Amino acid sequence: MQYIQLRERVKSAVMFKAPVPRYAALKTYVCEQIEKGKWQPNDKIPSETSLAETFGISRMTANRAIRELTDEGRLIRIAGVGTFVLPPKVRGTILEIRSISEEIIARGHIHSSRLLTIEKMEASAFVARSLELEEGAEIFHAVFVHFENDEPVQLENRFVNPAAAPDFLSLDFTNRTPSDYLLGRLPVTEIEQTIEARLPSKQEAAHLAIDLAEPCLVLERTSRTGQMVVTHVRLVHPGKRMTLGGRNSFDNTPSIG
Amino acid sequence: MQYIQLRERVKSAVMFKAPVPRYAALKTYVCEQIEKGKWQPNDKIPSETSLAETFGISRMTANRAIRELTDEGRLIRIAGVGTFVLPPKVRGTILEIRSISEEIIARGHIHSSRLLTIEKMEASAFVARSLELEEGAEIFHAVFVHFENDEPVQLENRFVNPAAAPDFLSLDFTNRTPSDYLLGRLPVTEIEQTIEARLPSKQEAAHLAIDLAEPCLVLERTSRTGQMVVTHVRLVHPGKRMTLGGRNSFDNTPSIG
DNA sequence: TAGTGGTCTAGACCACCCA
DNA sequence: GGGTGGTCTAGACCACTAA
Repeated sequence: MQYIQLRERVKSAVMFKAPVPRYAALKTYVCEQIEKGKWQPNDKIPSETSLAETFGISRMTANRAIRELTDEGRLIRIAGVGTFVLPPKVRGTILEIRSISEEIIARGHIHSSRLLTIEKMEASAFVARSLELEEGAEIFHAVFVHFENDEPVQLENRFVNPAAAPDFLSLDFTNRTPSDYLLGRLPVTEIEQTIEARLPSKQEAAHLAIDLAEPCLVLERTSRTGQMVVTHVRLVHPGKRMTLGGRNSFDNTPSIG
Repeated sequence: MQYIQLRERVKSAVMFKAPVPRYAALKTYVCEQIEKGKWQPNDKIPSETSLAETFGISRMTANRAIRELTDEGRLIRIAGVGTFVLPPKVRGTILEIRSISEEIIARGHIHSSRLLTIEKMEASAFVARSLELEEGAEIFHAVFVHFENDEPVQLENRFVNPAAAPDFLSLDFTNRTPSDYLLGRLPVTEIEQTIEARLPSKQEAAHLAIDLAEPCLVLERTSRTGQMVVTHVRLVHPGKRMTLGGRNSFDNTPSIG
């Protein structure tokens, strides 16, 4: 078996260095050709068979390398035709928004929250539309204020579909945010959200202890599990005290969005 | 070869239905066990060998199924120990932000932009820090206003690292936004951004034709290609006229962030 | 030592596409 | 019909872990 011999030869050559799997080596090689511009976007690259031959590896191994690059969005394969270099993905810029408690803790500060309201109510037109229920349907509603070192930084106005969390009203939210609870209970498969800047309502200003002229960052998010809307939340942040931030790498996998 | 016979049997049984690859069938099976709660988070699942036997498939095929589920973040494998169900990932919520022109066109409106300034300048302390250059280093600076149906909706204040785009000053931005140009030229591998709500400066208000008391959504983004900071941009949106939105599915691949 | 995953091979059959 | 990718097999050697 040629493979064993080669493996041994490599081993002794590089001495105790971690051996790079052959499919990984091929992946690296292909990426290099693309990055060097040797293989341009939309170019056809050598076939599996040909790559396997020139690298002295089996077709299955070459297949794995190429398949993984395909899964990673760098190549596209068409059976019966060939494999082609995919143009770099033009993708929307992505902002990752951490949960409020994570965000605050990451800053080295103390997070706490106060439950202002928790109730069963009839869905208003707006809420009904968000939760995809009939107007007047029974829903759960909760309002929290989140504090960073005793300073209010987020007003959380949450509407919950009772079908998704029948026991919502009887939960203890002293040690767990509703978001944590809902996420742990149901796998959210889709979110839809918007961010806007606006002035606070009188009530919002009062709860956040800010001026009526203080611009606020308002995030509205609808979360779905499969077809069902689980919850809709409105998060109001005083502009002075809160900035949403994020950092994203695009090294490997694309996908999402 | 048993495989051939089976394949044929299946074919005749289901008639011309698309045949499901055996690794895919195993993936489905494993996911079902997890979703049904039969296999709980942190449970050990049967070994490759065992799965291959009970499904009557080869170990390589079982390996592909399990490996893909591992890549998708549903399982974790430890060589010499076993394969385990991974708890559902707690991930930060993600907001996808489309480019301004895409966003506007998607709304069925007309996008246009006006170049206000394009110049070579010395980096201020803030800009130098953003671009990771020395204070006073030579950089490029451009200011655009973007319009949606002739109404200003975004003020783009962009700082460019000359090392990344030496020809930036001589480009024609009538048909292409600087963002399109830079993204097409260099593969951005990392971004860091923040969103905040604040009042506009006098200048910003003038360019956007808004009141000084109108809250604005301000997005600051630093883009890197490898180690080098390519560009830093500040995007100011009048709160009245602009909302950033996004929709994300989390069906398959996790990753990113 | 027995079991696990990690990797690899040298074949194979298939559907598909293009000339 | 010859080339392409898509899938599958029945073995194999390895490093690692746990009993």
